[in-house]
Amino acid sequence: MDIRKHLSQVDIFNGLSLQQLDEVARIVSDKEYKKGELVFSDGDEGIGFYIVISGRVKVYKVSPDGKEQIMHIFGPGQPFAEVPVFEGSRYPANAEVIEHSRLFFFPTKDFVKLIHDNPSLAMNMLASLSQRLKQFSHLIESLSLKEVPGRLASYLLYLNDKNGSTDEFALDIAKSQLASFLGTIPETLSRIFTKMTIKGLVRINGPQVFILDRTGLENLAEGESKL
Amino acid sequence: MDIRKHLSQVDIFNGLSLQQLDEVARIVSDKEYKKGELVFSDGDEGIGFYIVISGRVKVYKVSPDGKEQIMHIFGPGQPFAEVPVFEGSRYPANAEVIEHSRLFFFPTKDFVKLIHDNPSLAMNMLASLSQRLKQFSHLIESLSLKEVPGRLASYLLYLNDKNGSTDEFALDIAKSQLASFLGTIPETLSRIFTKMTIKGLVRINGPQVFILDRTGLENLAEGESKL
DNA sequence: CGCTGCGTTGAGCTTCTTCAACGATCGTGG
DNA sequence: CCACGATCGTTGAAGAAGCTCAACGCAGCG
Repeated sequence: MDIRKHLSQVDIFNGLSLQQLDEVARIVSDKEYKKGELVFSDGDEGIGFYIVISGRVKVYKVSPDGKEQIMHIFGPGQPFAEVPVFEGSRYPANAEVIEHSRLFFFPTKDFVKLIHDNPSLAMNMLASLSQRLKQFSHLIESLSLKEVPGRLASYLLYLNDKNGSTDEFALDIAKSQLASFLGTIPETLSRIFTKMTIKGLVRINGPQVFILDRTGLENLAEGESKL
Repeated sequence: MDIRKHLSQVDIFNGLSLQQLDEVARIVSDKEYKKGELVFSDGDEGIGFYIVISGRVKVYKVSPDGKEQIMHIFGPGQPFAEVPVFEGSRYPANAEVIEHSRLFFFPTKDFVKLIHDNPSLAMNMLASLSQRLKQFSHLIESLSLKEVPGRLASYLLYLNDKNGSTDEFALDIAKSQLASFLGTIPETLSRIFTKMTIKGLVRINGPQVFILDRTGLENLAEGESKL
């Protein structure tokens, strides 16, 4: 059926037989969310995890005074909120859908059984968590060791590499969300974009970004120059 | 033998039979490190992971201009550097022994085999990685959403809870290391300790800490008050 | 047409870092 | 045993980076 087709395109189910995919498909709940809807909140009982089929989901923390730190933005094919599945506790952050999305939900109990008699599924899951850890360690490094211009430069270069060969691309999230992801606020981000433009590093037009001086951005990202 | 005895006290080997522990013991390299020795460096080929048997190891990143961010400090019973095992790449940080230590080393290839036919070992490993992810998400939250006094207050409360029932305990790492863990520098940390003392929240005597006003510290940690 | 959300800009201020100097402690070698 | 240097921690003064608060432009949409 349709569900199995989607599952077969998800990394963590790589290498599973059709029969095994069917077993997985049997435990899935197929869910739709509208833009802005909460999937779960920080502290909720963790009863399972999700995979994004279409759309996008942001996972974030909020400080007492309302500032928001985006930990991760997940797109199609990516699992999220696996932590409580294996660690048996509550969701450690909030998850909100930032565009109309379709998610598959996997209940903890059923999924743990599957993993138990499916070594390659277990290995895939270990690989997925490890990758997540690596991304987190980059984020930590970025937050504590780089200034905001450096973080932004890294992000722009990353987006550019991901988007193929040209030096032009569109931001994949709103600038205010980008600010939150970079651990800063929209005002600061805006000022840095302006400075980068003045220095001739980039040209900005709404969500469109043109990289004019890649080397300059790389120096910024490495902390070898300032704005 | 001796190795098996140590393994039996490590969380990720919980629930393994004596026979299975022997299989694990067979692939272990037993290693000793002197204080200050590097276990591996950022970017090294990841050929296996480690478990601390005795002593302590800090895992950290360094910025281009030399500032250091400690990601984690591992003590007896804790595995570290599992990421490259499952993600097949390089170590994403540096690891240095901060006191004379004994480590068990597990080569990737051998260990992956063990996991493959040992579902409960796989589950334990998944739980361990998940816990690590949760800790990282706390660190990220802390770095981006709290000011330094709040981070320090959290850390002191955490240490105090860990150390039993009294309001007196010793810092488990040097203050300069603590500064690095909190994402700041020794000067700033020192000033904050002074302010906390003036406000009557704590009393500091070298590495000894006396908590005088737990509620005050909690308010700081929650961002509900300032120094 | 006006509302609402997003982005930008300016002024002032807070927090933290930098740089420099100094005190204390500890281990080592004379 | 003392002296010395090294490491660690503390303190002060000055400066940089980023945040807060406030105002405003602009676009999309009911």
